[in-house]
Amino acid sequence: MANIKEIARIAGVSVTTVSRVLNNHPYVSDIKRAAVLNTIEQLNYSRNMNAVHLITGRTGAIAVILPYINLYYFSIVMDGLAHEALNAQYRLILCQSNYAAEEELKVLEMLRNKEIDGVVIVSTALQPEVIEEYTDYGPVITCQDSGERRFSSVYIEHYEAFWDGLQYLSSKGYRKIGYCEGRQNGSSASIRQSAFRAFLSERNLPFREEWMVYDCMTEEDGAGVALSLLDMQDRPEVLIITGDHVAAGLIIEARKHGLRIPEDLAVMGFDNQPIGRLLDITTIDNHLYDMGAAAFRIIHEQIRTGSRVPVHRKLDYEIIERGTV
Amino acid sequence: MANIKEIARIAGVSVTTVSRVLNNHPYVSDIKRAAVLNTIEQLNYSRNMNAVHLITGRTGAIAVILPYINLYYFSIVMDGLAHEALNAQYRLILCQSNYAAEEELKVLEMLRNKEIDGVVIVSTALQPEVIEEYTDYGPVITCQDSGERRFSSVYIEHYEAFWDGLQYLSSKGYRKIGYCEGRQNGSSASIRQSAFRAFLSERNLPFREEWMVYDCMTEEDGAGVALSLLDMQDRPEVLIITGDHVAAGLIIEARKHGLRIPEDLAVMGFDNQPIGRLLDITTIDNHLYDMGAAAFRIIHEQIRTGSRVPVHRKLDYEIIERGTV
DNA sequence: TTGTATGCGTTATCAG
DNA sequence: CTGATAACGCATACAA
Repeated sequence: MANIKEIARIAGVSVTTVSRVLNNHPYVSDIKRAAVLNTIEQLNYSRNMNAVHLITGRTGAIAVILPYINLYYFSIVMDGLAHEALNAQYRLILCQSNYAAEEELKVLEMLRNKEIDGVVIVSTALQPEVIEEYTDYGPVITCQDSGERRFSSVYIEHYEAFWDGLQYLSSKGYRKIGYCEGRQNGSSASIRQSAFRAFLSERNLPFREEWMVYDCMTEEDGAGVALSLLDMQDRPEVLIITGDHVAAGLIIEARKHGLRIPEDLAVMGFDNQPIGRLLDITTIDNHLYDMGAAAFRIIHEQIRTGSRVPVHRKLDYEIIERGTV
Repeated sequence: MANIKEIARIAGVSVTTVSRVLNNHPYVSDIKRAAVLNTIEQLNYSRNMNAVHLITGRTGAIAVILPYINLYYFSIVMDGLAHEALNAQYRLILCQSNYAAEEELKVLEMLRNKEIDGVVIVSTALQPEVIEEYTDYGPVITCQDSGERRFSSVYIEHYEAFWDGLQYLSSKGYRKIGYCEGRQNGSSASIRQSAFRAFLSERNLPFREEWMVYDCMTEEDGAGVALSLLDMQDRPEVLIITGDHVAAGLIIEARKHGLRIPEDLAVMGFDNQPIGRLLDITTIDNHLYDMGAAAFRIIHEQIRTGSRVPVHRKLDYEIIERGTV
């Protein structure tokens, strides 16, 4: 495979000139530029980017850590990231970690090894303290509120969003509110849960452990909740459920058994997924695409400018009023 | 940042010895190994992988080209790829191309530039002839049947799968069969379409252009089809629909208007998505996860062995009998 | 078992 | 505008 030296020799110039042509530098005479371009064409030359990466210390790649790419939440964030990356001519390295901290750590090691220019973390397996140990090696951004850290973050206030959602339910006259949460290992789950408890207590609304469901992650889990509600003596009037697909499972199963939504049971979702629109589910849109896009823009800016000052960006959410409340 | 030379100097050994320790080579005395490991620890040393990539000519990364990461089809294939990549300690570079051939070409250029060891194509924007121009630079695999090419492929026979699906419908006594296709730019769409036409003609079943729907990609599109069916004088008895989410949209909307499924209108889906299971949709599972996993294993093997002999692997599909037919 | 010397392919530096 | 030469950090052939 031809290299820059050979191009220089054949074109009758120095390697420096070839390099200048390759990088569109000024100060190359048209005649020499043409000669270089010509031999490049003739030899079907292509740059070995690894040499470029070595000497420049940059790779033009950013790694993304997320647990499962085929879950709605993550695939939408990834969509936002990928869209911006395409614009910025940046490459995205995907690490599907299954929440394995050890795998996520390997990605941070890649940052240390200069294989990548930055890391976007859309997972919760790593402690903030661990992440901070790598901030010297390049910019890192997480997609949740990690407080004042040496890395950046972009997030929505889950506490606030959940509180607002509950307020909305309350304003509709509901008093008996149940709660359906997904995976428990995320910090946002516990934040939402505390918002839930605080709200009930502030408003003097009844809290019942039977109205709380945890680790409810799939459509089928939602359907299971519907079944368990059927037998319940004292049912909640409304359920707030993280993940519209779970809400969808619940609604479909509930209707199958004659439960009217929202008359017999109201439902408020979370995520604003396509299935939610289809089933006319009232939900909270947490702007996942924007989150991914913002994360990329922030980290890209930090790489570009070399700034190590962490940026913390809070995003909006939005209650989507539809028919299940 | 410390480098191998400095480690050698401080540990009192040669750079070769340091390199041997780094790569777990034999023929290093325990005492020197310990000394090296010790200074590595002390200086918080980490390898510059770009130098390794440069000298070895390998990067340990494979690029994946797909149009949209947040569509079920692609996210599942990606899941299979990512799972295997994690096992093999390989990195995956995601290019979300939006079907832009020019972007996909850039990825093939990366192969030429030695930035990656191979390319997995789960898109259809590039012509096979174009892809073949890059097979000298490293292994490439596509996730559709491209015939006898200089690159590998893993695929299901869409013609056969669709034919079998139609046969199944036929065996259930349906004669008036409609067809609902997604994005038209994929070659698999036209293959399925020709299977559809051939089947009807062979069985002497009626073909009606009003029963054909194209570019039907979202849940809402499915719902739209349901509405248009309501007004139709002579409705099909059954609809075969690519994409369970589209089928779901159709079913939900149809039921809203009093259409009974499958009595008034039967539905057969494609993809076997979670929503399909929830709504009890009869469907064809095209084993997308396996496709991703197989694609990775094949290309990884080719990278490992250096073999340039293309592999063509046909995968199974499976009719999932449920309640909408 | 160890070390010396060379090369990987490029960009950066600096002198002209 | 141009070019010679020094980095970049590592792996490896070869010699010892």
